[in-house]
Amino acid sequence: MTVQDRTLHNFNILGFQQDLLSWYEANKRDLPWRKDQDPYKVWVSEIMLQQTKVDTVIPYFHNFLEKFPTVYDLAAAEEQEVLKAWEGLGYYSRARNLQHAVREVVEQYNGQVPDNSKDLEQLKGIGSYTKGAILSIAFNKPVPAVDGNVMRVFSRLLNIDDDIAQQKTKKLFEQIIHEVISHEDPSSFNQAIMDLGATVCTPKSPSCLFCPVQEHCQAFALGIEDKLPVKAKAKKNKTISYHVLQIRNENGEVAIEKRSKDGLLANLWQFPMIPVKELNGSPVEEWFYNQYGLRIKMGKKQGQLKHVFSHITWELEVHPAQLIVEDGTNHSLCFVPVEELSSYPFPVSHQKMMQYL
DNA sequence: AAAACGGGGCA
DNA sequence: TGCCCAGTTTT
Repeated sequence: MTVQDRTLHNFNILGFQQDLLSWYEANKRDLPWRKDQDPYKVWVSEIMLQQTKVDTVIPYFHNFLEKFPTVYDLAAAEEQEVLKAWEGLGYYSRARNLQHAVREVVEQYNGQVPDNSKDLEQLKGIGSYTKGAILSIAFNKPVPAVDGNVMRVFSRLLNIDDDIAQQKTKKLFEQIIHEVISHEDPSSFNQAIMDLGATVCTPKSPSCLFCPVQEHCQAFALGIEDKLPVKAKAKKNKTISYHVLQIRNENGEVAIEKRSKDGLLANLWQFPMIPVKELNGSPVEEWFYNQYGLRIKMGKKQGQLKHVFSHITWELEVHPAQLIVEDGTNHSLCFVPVEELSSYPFPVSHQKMMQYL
């Protein structure tokens, strides 16, 4: 007995496709990346839409395509330019991986986005979902594009209570979509599921009474749409405290530094941050001298803010500081005029601190 | 299999 | 607060 037999034995595939696609044709959302089927635009939009709402993405998409209209423009750009265009969108490795992959497309595929699974999935930042989205939406191939929307919609349609946080559950849904996807119009099919999940089959209070595929839905028939999908609770995040220094030199310029090329907020810029835990009660000035080789005088706290990431929370205390003496040692700080800060990509938390300058 | 990786919006 | 969002990479 296969997985499909367990879940699809009474599912009217052709009827479902017809109800879904006719609803989509009449109700599809007018989105900027749906103007044409340019694989580059589809690609950019799909990367931006990872873990990010449509309304948030739209202005970024317009700006990004204006700055980098083709793969060649993006391939030729400075990474800092790309990060600046991504500033505030989060998950910055998406931007760096996208540019890395686009450069590969220019160099190895003559600037043409691959139209096959094998080449697409080896590009940085393209996983199972994005591969399927590009192949189906841009190239009209019947390939599953399974995301949270799809798992929610089909967990309800077929009354599947497997934990959608598990990786193997995603594979189950990919097998299911492989069976039910329209071969006449796979592009519309995948986009229709996305629209349905975003506007009707929502996480909370789904609009089942207006659902075009209500008659195909086991969860609605059983009145358990609120119980699905099943998802394991995420573990809660930890808090880390920092003192953040806005250091001025004798010219009134402010000290910033580039973050590590790896890990959290990679390659973005920030005001120097001192982990309170590393201080062990010693003065900030001393810790700072040991770390940077520069003498500073720290001022009174100007403000504090909390910034919540998906896995950690920053508690930030903002202090002004004055550079006492430049001793010639190498350090990682750049002193820049306040007016020039806007040309560097900053995390949102540090953008918020600029009000204290 | 689990953790790392942003930020905003909503009940 | 906790959960969700058109996920992928690293450990």
